Amino acid sequence: MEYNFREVEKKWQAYWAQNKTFKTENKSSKPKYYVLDMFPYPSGAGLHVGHPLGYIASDIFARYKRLKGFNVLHPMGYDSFGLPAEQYAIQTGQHPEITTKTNIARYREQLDKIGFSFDWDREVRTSDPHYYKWTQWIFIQLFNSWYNPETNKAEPITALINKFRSGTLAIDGGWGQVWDTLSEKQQSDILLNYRLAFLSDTMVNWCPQLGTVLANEEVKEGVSERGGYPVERKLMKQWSLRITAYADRLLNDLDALDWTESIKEAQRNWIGKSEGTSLKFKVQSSEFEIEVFTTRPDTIFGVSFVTLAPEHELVESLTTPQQKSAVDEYIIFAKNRSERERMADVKKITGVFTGSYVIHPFTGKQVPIWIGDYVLAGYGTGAVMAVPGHDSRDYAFASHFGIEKLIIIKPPADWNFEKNSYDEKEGTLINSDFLNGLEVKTAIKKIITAIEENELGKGKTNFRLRDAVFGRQRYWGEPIPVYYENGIPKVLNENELPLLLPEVDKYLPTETGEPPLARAKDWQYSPSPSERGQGGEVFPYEYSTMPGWAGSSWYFLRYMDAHNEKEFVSKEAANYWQNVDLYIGGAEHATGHLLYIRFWTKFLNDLGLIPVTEPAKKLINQGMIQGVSSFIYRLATNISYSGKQVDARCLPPESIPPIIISKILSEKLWNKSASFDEQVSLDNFLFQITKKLQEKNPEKIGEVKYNEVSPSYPIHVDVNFVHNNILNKSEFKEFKNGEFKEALFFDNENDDYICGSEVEKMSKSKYNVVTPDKIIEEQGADCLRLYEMFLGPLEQSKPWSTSGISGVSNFIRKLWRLYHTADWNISPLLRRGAGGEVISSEPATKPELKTLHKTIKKIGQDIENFSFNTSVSSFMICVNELTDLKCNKHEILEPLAILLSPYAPHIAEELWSKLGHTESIAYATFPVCNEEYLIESSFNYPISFNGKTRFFQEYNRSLSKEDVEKEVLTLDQTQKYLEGKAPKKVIVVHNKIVNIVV
RNA sequence: GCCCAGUUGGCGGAAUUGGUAGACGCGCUGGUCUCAAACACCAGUGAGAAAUCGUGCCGGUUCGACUCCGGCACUGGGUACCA
Repeated sequence: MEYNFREVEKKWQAYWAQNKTFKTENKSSKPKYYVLDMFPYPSGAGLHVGHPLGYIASDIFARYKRLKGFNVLHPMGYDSFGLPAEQYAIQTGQHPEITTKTNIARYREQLDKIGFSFDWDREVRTSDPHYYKWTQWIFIQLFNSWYNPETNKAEPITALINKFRSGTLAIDGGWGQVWDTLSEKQQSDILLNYRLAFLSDTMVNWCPQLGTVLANEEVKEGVSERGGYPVERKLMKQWSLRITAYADRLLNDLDALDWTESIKEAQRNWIGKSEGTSLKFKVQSSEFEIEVFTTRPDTIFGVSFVTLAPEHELVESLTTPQQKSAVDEYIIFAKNRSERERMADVKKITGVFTGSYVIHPFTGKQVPIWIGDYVLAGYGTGAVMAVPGHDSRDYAFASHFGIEKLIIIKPPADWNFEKNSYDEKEGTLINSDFLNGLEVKTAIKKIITAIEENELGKGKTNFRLRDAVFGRQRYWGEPIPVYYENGIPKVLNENELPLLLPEVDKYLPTETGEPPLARAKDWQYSPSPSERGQGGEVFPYEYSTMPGWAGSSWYFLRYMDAHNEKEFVSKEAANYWQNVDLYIGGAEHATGHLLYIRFWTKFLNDLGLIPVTEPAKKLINQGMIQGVSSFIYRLATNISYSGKQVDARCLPPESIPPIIISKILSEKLWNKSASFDEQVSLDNFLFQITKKLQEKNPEKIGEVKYNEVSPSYPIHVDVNFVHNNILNKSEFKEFKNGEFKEALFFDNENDDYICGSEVEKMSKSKYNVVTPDKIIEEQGADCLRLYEMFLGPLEQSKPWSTSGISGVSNFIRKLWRLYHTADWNISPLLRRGAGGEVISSEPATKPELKTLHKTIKKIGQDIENFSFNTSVSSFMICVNELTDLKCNKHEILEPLAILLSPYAPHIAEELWSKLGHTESIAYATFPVCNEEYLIESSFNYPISFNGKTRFFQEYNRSLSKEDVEKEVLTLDQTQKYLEGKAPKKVIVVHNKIVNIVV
């Protein structure tokens, strides 16, 4: 009987669902283990083969941990707020909720087919009011908190008010003990400077096409991450989260995490801590001072100018009348220069002189003040002391405007200052007064002392990290639970949550440019008499919604207690599950999601709501599975058509069909240096085309010529029409609503059209998305699981290819046969499909036990090390060996089924039941390796000495660890033993020479 | 530019972390079976006639290097005027 995966997989999936095999309780005598996947955004394209990669890995681990006796939490949910559903709503008018529900249903169906061991009773959806109620609740906690630098944690804002009231803390600007005399508006404005969720005028990344602001993390190379639209800088009143308060803790706590070094590095760079000094320069004949931030105070004697950011507050005051028009012009220029333009021409140096000077604090010399947009307003103090000799940016600026360059550190002898500044942080100082002769490091210490003594500034730390913009001018997100009373932002009470997303007639901004929520009827707060006493009053709600990352910043906590209506997570559940033991997801979230989720975790911990300060102990990043796009090459021809030369692309499709040429031909057309032979064949080819077209349309077509400039262009073609790079022409006719129905193919090889191919990110627009459905349908879920693992190391990106899947498919068949064949003596040909279901109860032989225990050891190690790819190999070896040994013994096959169950759960369950078990294999215990079976009897082992390799017999010996340590020979000893004598016996344990008998 | 990761047969990738490089799978070649094909099974498969040579390139440490050290090249990812 051959293995019928369709029947078996269906059967067990139904069994698991019915029996709630993977339901997890919040109490257990077993130790807990939390395995979490980054939950998906349910997109319209469905789950593609890349998604399950991480899910399969985490499922293997979760199942393994269950077999190892852990109480495992392994949940799944959906990050269901987001842009694509809203974009779809704008185009079609369909409510994003409907789109989202449909997509989720499709995702669920696909996930179920793969046989994951998720506890679906704990499913969360970020767009579900039962969930976002608590996202809003956390926002309120953030609003009601401030960061106390003394205790170094978040505290209730009331504690701050008390400090202001009692005068223990001076209100900014040193107003003294006047808190209660201030108006409510004044108090609110002051508190906004402290709240962890706050409203402020911020420079934001505004994306006009999307009609919303974006976080820095959502902007890639000056365009939006989603959609790729240009992004510009704009000043807007915005909700932000004060993540910068946590910068130091986010940085320091990285060290203790078991995350990959590359993710930790990315976060370190993103936080960008830099230690330096603030330093004040007095402006000549004026009251003003310019404060700069520098990490190189040692270069103070090399300062030849000071540069301000165009947005710097002193720009106007410092500009002399003579320079005013030039400066004004420059400020306008800088403002209109969008972020993208600035990125595109980073090398372009722009700036203007203010006309004013500062006094150098140590030399007393005049130093000119310039404005330049290479200085960023948002970083440091928005002003720098320019040292053109030792900073490449200052160097470029000084060179461009002909400003003096001072050399104050001795560079290497061959250094050419005509070309480059000397930026290295090493060397001896020269021309630097009291710093002369000192090394850079010593000089830094000495100058900081001098600066502090003279009260010119002090040591200071800066972070690159910015506060996180939290408002989005979008519909499909969590409403921010805020209303405005006389312009003062106020949050809702807990019992007024959730603030439900209102219905709107359109998902676009209003005509006046307000966010879509402004379209909602009665989008205003009317407090019940119990809340506010009077009643009858109404206050407008906030129009913006939360960003996509809000709901995903705490979801790991909700899984612990998914149905709790009273709390976001109960104390008991949070104390029991602590944090995620293993988190698996893509590395692309390094500076976005993974930073925010750490921030919220720390905040919730500060409030004493959860016991942990980090969301995940261990993080594994699965690699991306790329798609292989296929291309056809369309000829951009000039055809004389009714006597006129026209580009074929401009002609109506019914008169000139698309001409598709081979890749080779396309490359030849582009290649200007084509040889004479090739030219001849090209002319011949064009002649053929002309002929063929004329056959179809004799009176209209004249001569066909190819476009010299761009002879052909590639078009993505749906990979489903392509097999082994050969295009299925009849299927292709339906592509893009029949645009290519009449296409003519010219391929000088034969009738098959060979497509070009390229590895790219899997995406709907590239027509290269491969879903797992087809493989599950044709080969089964276990095959997909094993194959995805077999593809290569989990963390490595790799293009999707099914070329090797037959190996895995064969393995599954061989495995099935192992449990079903009675007579080993019949020919292999007959054995296929023969035999009953006979498992022998005979005791296993030594070689059989060796094969089994070797596999137990290997699989255990592999899972612990996340090298799932080599496990699949080990299973293959194991099954091959057992087949060779004709082993059908219960003693061997039972533990083998358990080993396999994390990888191929369906077939493992089926075999398990054939072995006479009535309970799911999920309740079995992972077998233990007995090392005694693994010891080799003897084999040849080479020892190279004096350039010669000789082979010696290795003799088996059972040695304890202590024995090995005692007997391991040093190199000298080995040499001595071998000198001139042939050893009789060399004893090797685990490839280490432990003894030599001469 | 800076940071991180990587480079092993025709292909995906192994190598117990310094000890027989190429496990396992794909592909390919030959064979068995078949009227034939497919499936399955058996054998072979880094290069070379051989000695030998082979883990991106150059050099070093070592009895011994894919593995460790120094330099370079290329590929992929992240980031960018952060003072």
